[in-house]
Amino acid sequence: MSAQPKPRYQQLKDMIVARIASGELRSHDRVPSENELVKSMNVSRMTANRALRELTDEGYVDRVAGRGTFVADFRSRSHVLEVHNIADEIARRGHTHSCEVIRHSRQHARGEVAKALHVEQGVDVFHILIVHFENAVPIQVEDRHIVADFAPGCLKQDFRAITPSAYLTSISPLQEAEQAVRAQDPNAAVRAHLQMAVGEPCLVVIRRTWCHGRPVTFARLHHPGSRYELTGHYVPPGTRKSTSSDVVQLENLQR
Amino acid sequence: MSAQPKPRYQQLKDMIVARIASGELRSHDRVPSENELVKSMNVSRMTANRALRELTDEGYVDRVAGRGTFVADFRSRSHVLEVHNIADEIARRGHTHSCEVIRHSRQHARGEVAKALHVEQGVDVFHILIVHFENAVPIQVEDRHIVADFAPGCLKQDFRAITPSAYLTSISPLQEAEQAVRAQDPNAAVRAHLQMAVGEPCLVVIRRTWCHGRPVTFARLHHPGSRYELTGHYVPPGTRKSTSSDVVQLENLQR
DNA sequence: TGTACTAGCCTGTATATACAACTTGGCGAG
DNA sequence: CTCGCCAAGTTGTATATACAGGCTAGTACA
Repeated sequence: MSAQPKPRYQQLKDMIVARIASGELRSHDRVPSENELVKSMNVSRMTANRALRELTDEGYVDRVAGRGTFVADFRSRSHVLEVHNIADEIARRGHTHSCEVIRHSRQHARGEVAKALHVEQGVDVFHILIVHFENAVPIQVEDRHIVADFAPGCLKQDFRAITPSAYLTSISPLQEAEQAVRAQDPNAAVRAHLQMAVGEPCLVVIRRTWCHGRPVTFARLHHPGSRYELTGHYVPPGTRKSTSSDVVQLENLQR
Repeated sequence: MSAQPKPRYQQLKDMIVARIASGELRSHDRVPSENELVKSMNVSRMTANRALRELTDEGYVDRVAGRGTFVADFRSRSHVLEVHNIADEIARRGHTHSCEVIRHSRQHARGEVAKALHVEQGVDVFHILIVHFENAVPIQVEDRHIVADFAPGCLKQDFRAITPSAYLTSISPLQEAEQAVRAQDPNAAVRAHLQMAVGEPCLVVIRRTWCHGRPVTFARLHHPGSRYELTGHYVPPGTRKSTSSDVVQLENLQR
């Protein structure tokens, strides 16, 4: 590949990320300390420090002076990816989440789903169809396909207790995500699930997520336009104090 | 505030960011080199190196070995903020952008606009209403208010040549942004501007942008649901090569 | 038994030093 | 005049060293 080798701090980072990605190091596991890396990898402490410090900035690990360095919780990683878990989102608003599992089965991938997941026609996938409620009001229809190889225990999961999103982030870090947001009229089934008036539009989020360079899940999330909006707050990296807490609501959605 | 002083590398970063924010250092200006900081700030070169390296990671400056360190282009900063310029977006698709300026005037802020911009009722703001076309097809109605103090030369701008978004990023770095995305039915005026069928929903983006801790502009962007979608691609920080280039289209919007 | 202290490990920061690679400008040889 | 080379300045990386401060476990003492 490249004539000259990667810098040593980058080699250290790659090595540690690889051990996390492979599953050898899991969330909250202890990562070798700087002094251990000095001995085992034959580098200076400053080099080990740079590697671990950059991994901290990138959200891979957490460091506590006096205790050590630990693999970060995948859930906080997924927040970086702007991939939200609907149950957490509702809980953050102080409301109660519930859901109804409409479908939860193993299928053969066809057409659009096979293409989106980069698999051949007929490959095994799980199909999950769930309606999510916020304070008993339907707010999202989640239509999700998961590559079967990636989540062997999927059929045994109780998705009334843990959302598919939370389940997926718990079994491995989601490393890459792609999403599209559209305004569309719903079909009859979605409109019925969401108890929407005729003519009311849907906010549709279509999301694909990768792990280890391969597509893992493909989700189509329909939301009632009158009861749901996507929000985001962007601050420059390196800003210590986010002002997100004192942001006022732009305007009331239900006016 | 805090009993113990900030670390020296952080003081260096704060000092340089302050000089950029104040306008003393503008895009492409040269930032003091590591050795100059060593002498003037009385720190070691490694400390100066850490400050400048972190500012590079955070997008404030660009460094070139052998040449020096330079203030980054604000346009690349705004990309970090996920604030897109519709003209660039269209150009990236290889299409041609044009627009029609419907309104471009000075007004007194009222109601929702005054509240969103954190100003008193009656304070001077500029109001801009523009329809953007992609290959002569209307694709966005931009309804934007700008705090007058922030952009004194606004009325002299020709927004057919440069979009308001590009104009704003050219006069100062946009440091913070907040946005909401909704699916809504358009009112008659928006529907006419976008040449939309009756019953077709709009994808609405409502965006507020800050500079130096104060709201500067408030924009409501309406897009025809059948002809526009928002897309995003998220990779973990620290990933060297983004795979965004070889991402396949999820599916054709016009099916 | 319970409390206080301390030794040892850990991270966080800061410095001095060194070498490699890159860029630019100037100088000298042809 | 032009080409090539070299010196100076710059970033990028790596090391050795030092001290401050947080955390924990074990030990000594009451």
